[in-house]
Amino acid sequence: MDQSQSQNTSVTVADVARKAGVSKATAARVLGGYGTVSERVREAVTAAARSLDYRPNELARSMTTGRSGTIGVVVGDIENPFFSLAVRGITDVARQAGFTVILINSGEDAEIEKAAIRTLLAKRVDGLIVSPAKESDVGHLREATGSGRPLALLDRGSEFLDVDTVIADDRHAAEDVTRQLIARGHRRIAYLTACDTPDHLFRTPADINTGSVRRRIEGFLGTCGEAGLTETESWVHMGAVTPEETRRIATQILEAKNRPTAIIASDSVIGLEVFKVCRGLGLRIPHDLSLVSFHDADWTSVTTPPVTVVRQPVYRLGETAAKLLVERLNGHRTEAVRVVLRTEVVERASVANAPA
Amino acid sequence: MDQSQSQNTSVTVADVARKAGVSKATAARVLGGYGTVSERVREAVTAAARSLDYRPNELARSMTTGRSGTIGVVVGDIENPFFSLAVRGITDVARQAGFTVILINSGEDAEIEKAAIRTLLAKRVDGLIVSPAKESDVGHLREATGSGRPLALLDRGSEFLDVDTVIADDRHAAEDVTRQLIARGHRRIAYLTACDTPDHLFRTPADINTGSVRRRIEGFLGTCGEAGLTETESWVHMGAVTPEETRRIATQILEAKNRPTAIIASDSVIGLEVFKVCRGLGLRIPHDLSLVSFHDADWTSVTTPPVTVVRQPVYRLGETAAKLLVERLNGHRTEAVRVVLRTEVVERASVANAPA
DNA sequence: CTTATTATTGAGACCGGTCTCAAATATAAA
DNA sequence: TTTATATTTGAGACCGGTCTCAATAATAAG
Repeated sequence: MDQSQSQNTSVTVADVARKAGVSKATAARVLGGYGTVSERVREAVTAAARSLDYRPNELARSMTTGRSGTIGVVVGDIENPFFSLAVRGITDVARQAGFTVILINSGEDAEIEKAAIRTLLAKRVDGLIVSPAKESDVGHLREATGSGRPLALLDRGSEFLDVDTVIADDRHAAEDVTRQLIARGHRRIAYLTACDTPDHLFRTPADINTGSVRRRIEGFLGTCGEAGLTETESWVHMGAVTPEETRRIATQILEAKNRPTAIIASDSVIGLEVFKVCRGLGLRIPHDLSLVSFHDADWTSVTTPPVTVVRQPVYRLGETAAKLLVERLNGHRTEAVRVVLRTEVVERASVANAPA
Repeated sequence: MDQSQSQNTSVTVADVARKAGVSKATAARVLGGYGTVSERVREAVTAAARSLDYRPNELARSMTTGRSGTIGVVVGDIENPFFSLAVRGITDVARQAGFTVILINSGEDAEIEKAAIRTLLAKRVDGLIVSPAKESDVGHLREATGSGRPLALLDRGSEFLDVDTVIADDRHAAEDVTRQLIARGHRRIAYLTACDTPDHLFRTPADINTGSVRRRIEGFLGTCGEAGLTETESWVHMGAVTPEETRRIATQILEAKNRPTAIIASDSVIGLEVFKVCRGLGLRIPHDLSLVSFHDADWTSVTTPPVTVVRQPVYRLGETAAKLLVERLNGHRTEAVRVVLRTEVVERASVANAPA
């Protein structure tokens, strides 16, 4: 039994059947757990399978059943704590529902995302969870649903796609945060995001292809407008795609003569770099600059001062998307669901009144 | 062309062949990119495939070729920045080598890990990258290699397994750190790890099943011993498996009458909680307590004071493991390689002389 | 213009399961 | 005991590709 394991170059149902002295069909029935078999035969087959160290070939099984027991997940970057937490939520649900997860990083690149979807479809995943890089460019996602495979959108929706969507109420969160900043006397508030346009210039929210970020910026601009602030568009900075880029942009913003008195970071990776730049520049938070970051990353509560953040239910974002998908996979044929999870502004100590 | 996409209930090579007016074998040749075909036929088939919106079925392909183009990855917890960064390294290499990654979290549970391996083997992954929860209990891993599928160990090796292994020089790192602490006058140094024993008590390094952690503790104890410190075993605390547990343990340790003057945290998640507990307890770092953490997590450089850490080349750990695996998948049949990547102690400001 | 050689193509087996359908056996009813 | 009904089994098609091998067509050599 110890030695037998090595030459186990694929024991098939046919092998087990032969050893048990029954037909392939019968062996398959007990091994596959379907159909009816007599107790005597069941035991014989089970024993034969054990002695041969039979391992079912899921690929072959998927081939006929049409179900692969796999969920394809496409996220921007698993290294980002936002996504790693969401993926944790997804894998937890998937595992207990008997599904396995194929993970692909898009790097927020629409082309890679397209290739990823194609690969996943070719591998016949049963369903997909995608955090689309561009919500306008969703032809590939439509193809996916067109092929009959359910799709759930994570963190970013798309009006062009009628599928299950789980997002956070980013707009409200941005409005809240902006309102608080304005109430504190801030008039020059910069918004820093990783999203980018070809010329790195922001003109209108329509420029932003990432749903969650667009909604935040709409909230930000809307609230600014209500407060009578003008030309707020010029305070939206894009292209903070890497820590290095982020530092470059933050430094540029903060060294300008007309520098902002507050910065809103669109995610914790950006927030962290802004924090570092401030320290490097000798700017005191919140005395010289107020800082608010999206995503309640673990480090935000431990800095001096701790950072005020928009807490998103990230784990639940992933968990909910996965649950919705699994339900559909189990045959629930309802119309598309849109879940908007509540966010919460966690006020800490990185926001103060605007300097005189 | 727009409407055709919806009824694409699996167009097969046979369909394409029929439409192109050639045999299934010929269509398969051009679609599969093997064998020789005349230019005229190639175009005809390609055109037919396009008009039918043919999508290859990787499952069927894997069925005959025996290769699934998939790598199975089993890590403790993708939510931990250590693993998410390592996984990033793995997925990057896998993607560019044409492989796809199936990710499973073991939660550091040996049973779940076993089930994961079984699932992965059933799905016929081409190779495996595993960060084994227990290095002594590796029967399931031996089975994996026994089935002919290459395996690479990540961050944790096992003497019982002769496979490619990529680890960091944890022992040296621990020795360095411990030596520095001792040189600063520390005599009561606590080591805090997530690893656990049934009775939560540490007696000897042999109790520790996680390779990387065992090596660190060996380094820690060894250096303490050389310095003449005794009963250092009692300063090793286990079971910091969740943030809550970690806080409980840290609080208990730090409130004891004979509290340590320095703490070494075995990973950044633990380090963060210790930091929080200190703050909560009003203990000043490094005045009242020196803190060193493994893993140069992003937050460690931004706290006050910034935390001295052991910088591990985490991304390269994953990247290297994946490269080794891909090489083997491509037929390189060398003997098992053991790569030990250098770590580096990044001295920041959380370490000071022991209080008088 | 044959004959030898090479390039294309087609027929059909195969991978390892699932599943339909009918035959064989067992049990119940008449 | 015979007939009807329910259980178990086996034979073989099928899923959608790959791949071997032989047949056919095209090109080169004699």
